[in-house]
Amino acid sequence: MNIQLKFNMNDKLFLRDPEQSELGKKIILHSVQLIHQNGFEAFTFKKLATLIGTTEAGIYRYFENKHRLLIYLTAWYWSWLEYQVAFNINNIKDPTVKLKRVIKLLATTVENDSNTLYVDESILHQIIITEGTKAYLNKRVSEDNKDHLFKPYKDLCAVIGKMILDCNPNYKYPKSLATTIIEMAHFQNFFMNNLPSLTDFGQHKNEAEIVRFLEDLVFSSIKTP
Amino acid sequence: MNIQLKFNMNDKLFLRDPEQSELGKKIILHSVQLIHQNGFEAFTFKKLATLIGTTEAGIYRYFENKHRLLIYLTAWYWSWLEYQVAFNINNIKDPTVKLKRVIKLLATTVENDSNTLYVDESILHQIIITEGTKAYLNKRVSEDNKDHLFKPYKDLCAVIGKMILDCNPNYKYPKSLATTIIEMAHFQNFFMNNLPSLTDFGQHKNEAEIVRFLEDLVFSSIKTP
DNA sequence: TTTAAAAAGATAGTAACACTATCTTTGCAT
DNA sequence: ATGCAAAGATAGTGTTACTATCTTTTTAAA
Repeated sequence: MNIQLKFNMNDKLFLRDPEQSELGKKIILHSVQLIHQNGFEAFTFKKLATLIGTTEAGIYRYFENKHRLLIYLTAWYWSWLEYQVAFNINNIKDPTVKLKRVIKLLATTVENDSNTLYVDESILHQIIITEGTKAYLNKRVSEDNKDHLFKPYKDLCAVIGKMILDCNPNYKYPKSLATTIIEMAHFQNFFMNNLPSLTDFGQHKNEAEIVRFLEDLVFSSIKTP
Repeated sequence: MNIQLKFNMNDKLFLRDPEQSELGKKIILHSVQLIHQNGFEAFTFKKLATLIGTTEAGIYRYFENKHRLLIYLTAWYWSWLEYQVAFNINNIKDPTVKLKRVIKLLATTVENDSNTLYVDESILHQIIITEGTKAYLNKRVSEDNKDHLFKPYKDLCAVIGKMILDCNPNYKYPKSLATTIIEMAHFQNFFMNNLPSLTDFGQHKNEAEIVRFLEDLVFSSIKTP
C-alpha cells in the first residue's frame, strides 16, 4: 500500500500553502528539525532560510511569522493524531478500550508514519510537548481562535470527550478531562525527562508509567461509584 | 497587625537583589503590570525602563534578561503560594480538608495580600496562568534546574504530594497528581476564559466549577476502592 | 510556441530588540 | 571629607523581525 495522507488545513494558517510546493515542504520539514534543535525561542526564519538554501523573504511568503508557523505545526499534529485515533479505535466497541488506546497514543513516542513524506512525526511530537502550549498561551488567542486556528485541537478534545461520555454518560466533566489527558500526557513526559523529581517515575524514564498514571486518573474519575 | 512577608530568593535568580532597593521594587511591581498588559513575548526591558523612568541598562543591572525575570516572578509566586497554603491549613488535621483548601487556593482568584507591598498577587496570578509554564518549557531547563531556580515550584509540589499520601498512603502517583492539580487549575482557568469550548463550564465562567472538577478528579483517584 | 502569470531568488533597507560598555552623578556610610 | 556603591546618561553593536523591489525561473494557458 502506498497511501499518502493529506489534511485540509485552514488556509488562514499560512499565506501560501506549504504543501503545494517543494519549498513549502522544505520549510515544514526543516522548521521541525530546527525548532527541535534550538527551541522555539531561538528559532528564526533567517536560520531556517540559510538551512534550506533560500532567503528570509522566501519563508515570509509562506508564513506571516514564526508564531503562525508554530500554530500550523500544532494544527497539523493534532489533525494527524485525530486520524491516528480514528484508525486505531476502528472496529473497537468498548469505550474503555478506546480510551486506553487514546491514552497510549498520547503518552507514547510516536513511530514515524510512512504515509506522510515531509513531516517527521516523532520529532514533531517532541516539539509539541515542549512548545505546543505556546501556540495558544498568549495575547492573540482570542483572535486566532476566531480564525479557527485551534480547530484540530478542539476536534480531538471533542472526540475524547465523547469517548468519556460513552464510558459514563453521567460524568460531568468530559471536555475538561479530555484536555487534562492531553496536556498531562505531555507535561508528565516533559517532567520525566527534564524535572524528574516532579514525577513518580523519574528514575525509570518509562513512558508506560505515564500511561498507567493517566489510566488510573481517568478511570477512577469516570467510573460510577 | 503590620507584618511584612519576605521570601528568601535564590540569588542566582538575579544579578542584584530587587528587594534591596527602590528601583528593584519598581522593576518587580511594573514588570508584573507590563507583562500582564502586553504578554511576555511583547514585554521588553526598554518598555519597562521607560515606564518606570530609568534606562534599559538600569534593568540589566538587576536581571540578566527577561526570561530570568520571569523565572524570578514565578519563583516568588510559588514561594508566596506555599506560604498561603501553610497558613491556610494550619491547625487542620484532616488531609482531605487540607487538599480541598489547596485546590481552592490554586483555582480561585487570589485576593491581594496586604503583607507584600510591591507585588500585586492577583495580577501575578493571572500572569502565572498564561506565562508560568514558559519558565521551564525551553532548552535551558536543565541548566536552570541545576541552579535550583525551580525549587519553590518543586517544594509546593512536594507539600501537595505529601497531603495526597496522607489521604491514601497506597496511592501510587502523589507527585504526578500534585503537578496535575497545579497545572490543571491554571489550564482550565485559561481555557474557561479564552477557549471555553474546551471546558465543561464555559458559559458560567465560574471558578467554583473548576474547583469542583479538580476535587472530583483528585478524590476519585486517591480514594481506595 | 508564445505569452503571461505565479513562484522563487537576490538584494537592500528599517525599526525594534537584546544586549554591553563607559563615564558621570548622587547618596550614604565611615 | 573621603570612598564606594547605586543609579543615571549616553552610545554603540549585532541580531531579529520584518517590508520592498527588482530579476530570474518555472508553470500553465492561449
